[in-house]
Amino acid sequence: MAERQGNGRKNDPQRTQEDILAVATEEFSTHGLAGARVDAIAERTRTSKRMIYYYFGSKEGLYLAVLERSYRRIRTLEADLELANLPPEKALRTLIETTFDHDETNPDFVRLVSIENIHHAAHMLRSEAIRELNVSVIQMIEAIIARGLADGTFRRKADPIDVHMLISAFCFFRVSNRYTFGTIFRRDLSEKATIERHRTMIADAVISYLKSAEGGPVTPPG
Amino acid sequence: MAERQGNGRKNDPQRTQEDILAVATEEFSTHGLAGARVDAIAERTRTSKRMIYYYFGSKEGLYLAVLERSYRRIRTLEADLELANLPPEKALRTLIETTFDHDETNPDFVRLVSIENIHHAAHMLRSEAIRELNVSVIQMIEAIIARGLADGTFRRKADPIDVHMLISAFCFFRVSNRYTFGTIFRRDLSEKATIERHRTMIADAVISYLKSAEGGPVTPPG
Amino acid sequence: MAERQGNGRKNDPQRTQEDILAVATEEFSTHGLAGARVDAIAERTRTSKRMIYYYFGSKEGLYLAVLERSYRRIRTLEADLELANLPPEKALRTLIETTFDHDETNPDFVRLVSIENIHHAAHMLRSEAIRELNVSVIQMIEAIIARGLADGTFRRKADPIDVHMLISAFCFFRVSNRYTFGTIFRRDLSEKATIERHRTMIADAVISYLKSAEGGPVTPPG
Amino acid sequence: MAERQGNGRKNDPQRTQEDILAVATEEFSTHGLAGARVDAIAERTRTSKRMIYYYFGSKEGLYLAVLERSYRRIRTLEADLELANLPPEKALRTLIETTFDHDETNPDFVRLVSIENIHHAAHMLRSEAIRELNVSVIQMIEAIIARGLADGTFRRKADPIDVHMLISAFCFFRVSNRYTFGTIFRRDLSEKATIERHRTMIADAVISYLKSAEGGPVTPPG
DNA sequence: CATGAATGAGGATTCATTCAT
DNA sequence: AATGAATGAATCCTCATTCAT
Repeated sequence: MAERQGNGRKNDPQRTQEDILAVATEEFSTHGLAGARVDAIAERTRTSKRMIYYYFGSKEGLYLAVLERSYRRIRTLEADLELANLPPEKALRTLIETTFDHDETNPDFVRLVSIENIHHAAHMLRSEAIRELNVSVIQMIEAIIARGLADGTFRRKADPIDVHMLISAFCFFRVSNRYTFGTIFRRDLSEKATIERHRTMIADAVISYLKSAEGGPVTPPG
Repeated sequence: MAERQGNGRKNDPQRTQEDILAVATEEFSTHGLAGARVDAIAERTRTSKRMIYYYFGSKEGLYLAVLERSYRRIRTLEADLELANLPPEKALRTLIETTFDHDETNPDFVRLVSIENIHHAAHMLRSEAIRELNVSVIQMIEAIIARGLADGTFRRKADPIDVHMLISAFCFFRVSNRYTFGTIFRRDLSEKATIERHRTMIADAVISYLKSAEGGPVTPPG
Repeated sequence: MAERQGNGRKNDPQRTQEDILAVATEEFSTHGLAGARVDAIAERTRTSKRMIYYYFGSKEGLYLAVLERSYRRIRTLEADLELANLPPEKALRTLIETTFDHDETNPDFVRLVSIENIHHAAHMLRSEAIRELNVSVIQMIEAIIARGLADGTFRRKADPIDVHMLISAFCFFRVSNRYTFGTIFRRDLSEKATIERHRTMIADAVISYLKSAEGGPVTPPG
Repeated sequence: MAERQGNGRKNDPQRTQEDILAVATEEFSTHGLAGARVDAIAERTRTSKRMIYYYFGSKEGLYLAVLERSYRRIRTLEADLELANLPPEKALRTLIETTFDHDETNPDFVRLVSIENIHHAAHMLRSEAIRELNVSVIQMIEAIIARGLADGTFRRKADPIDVHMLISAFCFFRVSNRYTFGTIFRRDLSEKATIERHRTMIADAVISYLKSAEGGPVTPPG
């Protein structure tokens, strides 16, 4: 009698909402905001179309809820990383691989972000929840760079947001542009070997960039 | 009666089509495939909605035409580069900067590619024109890497498609994810100084990656 | 357990119903029968939407209750008048001013009656309560006219219902058509001076009508 | 081949619109703005529901068009009156009877105005067309009063807008409140004799009002 | 007496597309 | 080569009402 949540009961608002959100996430990420059909979402839900409006007010409201839920999930992921005890290069490699793996395993999130960009991030701007995302990655990168410079692992005083962009761009692009890139270059980006090679590559690239000296060719230390 | 093209006539099929395509490019890139409105396109055109169907058959037909036109434009750009006479590092830097500048100046193209990816590149696959894009960039990169390895500038035997992806990802992401990235990190990616810094950064990163040794931490020579 | 009415208890059925009726009166009179929203009423109520159905059965049931409550209120008003002891002209003027003031101070009632007319008085017909309204005004007017004819104050043998209509029409119209009339003639009917002038005017008009001779032009004195 | 309008041709936009407006007028006046059903209007039209949106944009747009059309019609009616050559009392009687007859024969218009008042004349305010209605009646009444005062027919210096209201109120109320008034007083206002009696009554009342002296009882002749 | 969750049926509106000229 | 009028088929959304507790 004590526990009540998560069981098979009919009136479980939380579960109903979560059900709708899960289905909606897929529909939006597959068809875009305008292309998604509320009817299609409703059909694949345990509940009816009416409930979507009951809980989310409108198609846009649902889309926003989907977006917020997606962002909330990564935040959790990042926060769980324990990098402070690793040597700088290893720490950075771990962080990069985490980002890489996240995008690789969450194509829905990647697609939603692409869609949101097509809409000039209009919904994200309206969402306090998302705007308040405290981006801990930046602090992690900053700390790693500082430690790396201090112990001589790195030589370049790079801006942490720029470095994050370098990392993100590659990890994100692999997933977001999978189809066009794959088509043009006739390459299947979901092959295991390719994934592994790219995973190493982006880490190598970022690390070599930080190790190399600024404003010139990498001069080997004498 | 003889000459007919490019004059100021009212009924100039080519001009009419080009007019429609220009407007449609903007509409599609702003609202996505499903979000774009045929009516909206027609309204901003010199001609009527009926003409869109006359020339392009359907909304999808128009979208495909827009996509092909956008791809046709880059092809031209790449083909014009003269890199063979430059030393490898300089050649690579030039190529990267060209890619960077292209994406920076063609946000519509970037957006269209994002949209096409949301649709699993379905239209691109159907378009002979786009599939026949012979991707000369890959050959260029391949040649540069070969020359760089030969003359000792580079040490890493990287796959040219992978390198192209590293370059593309960053250049593309900067534009495609401008809005969400800018919102989350409160950074205006269209600031001149930022553009300049990023332009140098991606070139430095790629070059340092190729200069560094494979399969492990960059061990300084000597 | 003994006393229950009128106290501050939470669960006071009478107070709950009265609360709902007050809110509903405003909602119906502002938006009409079809335009009124049960949700909107519920929201502004101390109780929930479910209670509306508990007490009034349906939206129409609530509307009818609102209508009956409004009619019940005027009946009281009219019944309180003591006109028998006043001279005919004065009595009539008092009666007219009472009607005038009633409509002026009860725009909600006026609007409800307008709404009811749009629906062909269908609900009123179904309401015993309203049909049983014994319209004492008619008897009052009848008596006044009789006394006026007897003592020579009036010369016209007018039908009391017609006279009531002449009075009602003006008093009602001022309030019911306040918005369109005000808009077309750019006149604010709620200005104090205008109210006062109209209040006198309708009394003067009715009285001069009863004083003038029937069936012909009023022959000027002297 | 010359004539084209008003025939039975399919593509006759004017006729299509007029058809929609006629049907919509009835639907709106019968059910109110919120109660009217676009589907119901479409069904009774020669064309489809789609055409309603094609020409009028929305239900509100259609309602506004209906309202404007109704107002445009009276304006025409009023303008056609030729009162200048009649003696003041006769002129006034003619004007009053015209107003009376108009409301009596145009219950749809009366109902629309009632509906518009329920909505606080919000649509009318937004309509330039209606706001620009130049209300010639006022000038007519003003002229009649002036002539009547000059030739001694009238003695009261009444405000023409007030007089117009006195007239309008009665004529309008008879129609607008036909159902509630009829129900309460068990009187059928559409009976020929009643109509005739009321038609005379309002004229008599207004005329006797203007004939009587201001600020006091009407002094009996002799 | 009271309530939050749920809903079927219907209602307004939009959209890509075609017809007649 | 061009066009204004017309449209069927969705599509989003709302509303009064009821259920389970």
